[in-house]
Amino acid sequence: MESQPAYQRIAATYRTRIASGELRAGDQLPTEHTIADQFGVARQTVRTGLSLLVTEGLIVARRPHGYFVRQREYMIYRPQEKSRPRPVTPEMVDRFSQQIAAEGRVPSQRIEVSMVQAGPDLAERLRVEPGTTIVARRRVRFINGEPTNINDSHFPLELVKDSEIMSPAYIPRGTDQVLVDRGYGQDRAIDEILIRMPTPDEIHRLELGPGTPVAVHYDTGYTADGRPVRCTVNVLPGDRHRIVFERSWLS
Amino acid sequence: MESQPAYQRIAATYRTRIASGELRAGDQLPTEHTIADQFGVARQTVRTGLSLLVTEGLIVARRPHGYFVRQREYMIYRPQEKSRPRPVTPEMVDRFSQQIAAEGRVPSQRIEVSMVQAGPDLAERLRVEPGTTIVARRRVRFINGEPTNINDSHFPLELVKDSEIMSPAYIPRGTDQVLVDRGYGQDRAIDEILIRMPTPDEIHRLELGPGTPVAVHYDTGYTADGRPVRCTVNVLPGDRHRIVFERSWLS
DNA sequence: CCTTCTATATTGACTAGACAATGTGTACGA
DNA sequence: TCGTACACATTGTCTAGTCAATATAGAAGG
Repeated sequence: MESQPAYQRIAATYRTRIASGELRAGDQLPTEHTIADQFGVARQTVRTGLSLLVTEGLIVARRPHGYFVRQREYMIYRPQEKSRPRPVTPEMVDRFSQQIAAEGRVPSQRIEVSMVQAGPDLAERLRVEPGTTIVARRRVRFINGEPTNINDSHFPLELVKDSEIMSPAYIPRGTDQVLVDRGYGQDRAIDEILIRMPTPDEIHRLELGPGTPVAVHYDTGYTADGRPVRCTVNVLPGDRHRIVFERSWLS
Repeated sequence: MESQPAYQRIAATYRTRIASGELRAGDQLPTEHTIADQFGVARQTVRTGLSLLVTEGLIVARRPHGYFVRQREYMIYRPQEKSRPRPVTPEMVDRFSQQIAAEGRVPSQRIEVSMVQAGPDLAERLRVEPGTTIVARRRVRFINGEPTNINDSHFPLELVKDSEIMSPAYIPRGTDQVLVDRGYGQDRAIDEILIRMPTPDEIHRLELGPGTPVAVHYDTGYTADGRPVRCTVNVLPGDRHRIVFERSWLS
């Protein structure tokens, strides 16, 4: 009989109750003090156990009310949809806004344009020297006022200098169309997805709770002759997204 | 001046030292006791701070040696490659083995076949009633003896009854070819990726360290007339994989 | 030389407290 | 009536210890 540490038994108890549906999203757990009495341990031991569930993303602590079972609402993220042409309706312009509006939720976004020095990850993908100045068009997108994902597009400076991309305003026809107009239309993209825990900066921008992993989606667009002209970094909180794409048996 | 809790200052200190490269993969941190003395706090406070970095996946504790900066080695995961036909070379049969062998590492796998009752996630994807008996062909794949990912394929029972799929042996021509032979060739697939923290079962099967998120990749294959015939669940530890796929501007 | 035991340093688990921070509701005062 | 102040319950931070578990190095013994 393998005996588990007390804090793991406590975590397992409530993990099971949540998985079984006995405790549902929004329900409150007993207080630390109550659990400590029930299990006959110190309050600190209960905290250690519950902190496991917090980092697993199962519960949240709301001081001074108690612990509550977390609820998750997934938004569907389709990297492939981007490849399709935009509809011309002016108020239905952005893929992100489109999808959200279709679900009856209220989208918004905050745009910020800056010149930054390419870090090693962007430099490699845009095929420039690390440290080269590039243009970053950084967006945080919101649903119903809550930050939902980060969408930072990066361009080589000489491609977008003096274009609308440099202004932090919404571009109705889309940044890709701006590149087409300047002779840098994209016809291929490579997607990369990394999974990791967020950086403190990302936690701040996305108002992430503890125990929320993120997917980082690098989307690099190439012209027909193979030149990278755009590298978009999407940061998707794991508790708010489901990534979906489709495949056909071609070759 | 916002004053931070001591444990957060400690975490931030070492997070910075790791990010800046001052501490590199494999390096040892000072002991809890040493850090406690340096910061003038109790050992428990240091533990709280370092536990943050552990759940962020930055460091690992190796008792009784100390804390070490973690190293990560990414394996590239390409969901799209599956759509291509297999090469006929008999010793180069499995897509997973192929890729690993090409990198000069040693692949192996453990196969286990069982009949299970479909949970809600699989039932929905295979379009059967929850609780229906289906066939699960569960694999854990290893590189150099270390578990690397989980690859559980599920099939409706009537499609694979009395076929080789029911035996826990390696199938040289591939399970998809077995389905083709029985008249259920696939020509389309839908991929879904979820990001979350692993379940205790997954932690055990994959020998995951704390603070490692996983990507769960549902890959559902359909016949030409739209019937789902296979649902594969890949569990990819975030610290060992990079998901890559490619897109062309078609429509 | 090889094996076996033991000491040691380190993290892991846990206790029994203290005081701080923070929303909520209630009682009180203008 | 309307706000203000305060009490309260709860989680957050922290202390100063105890004892357990464990891998390694070195000592002891054959």
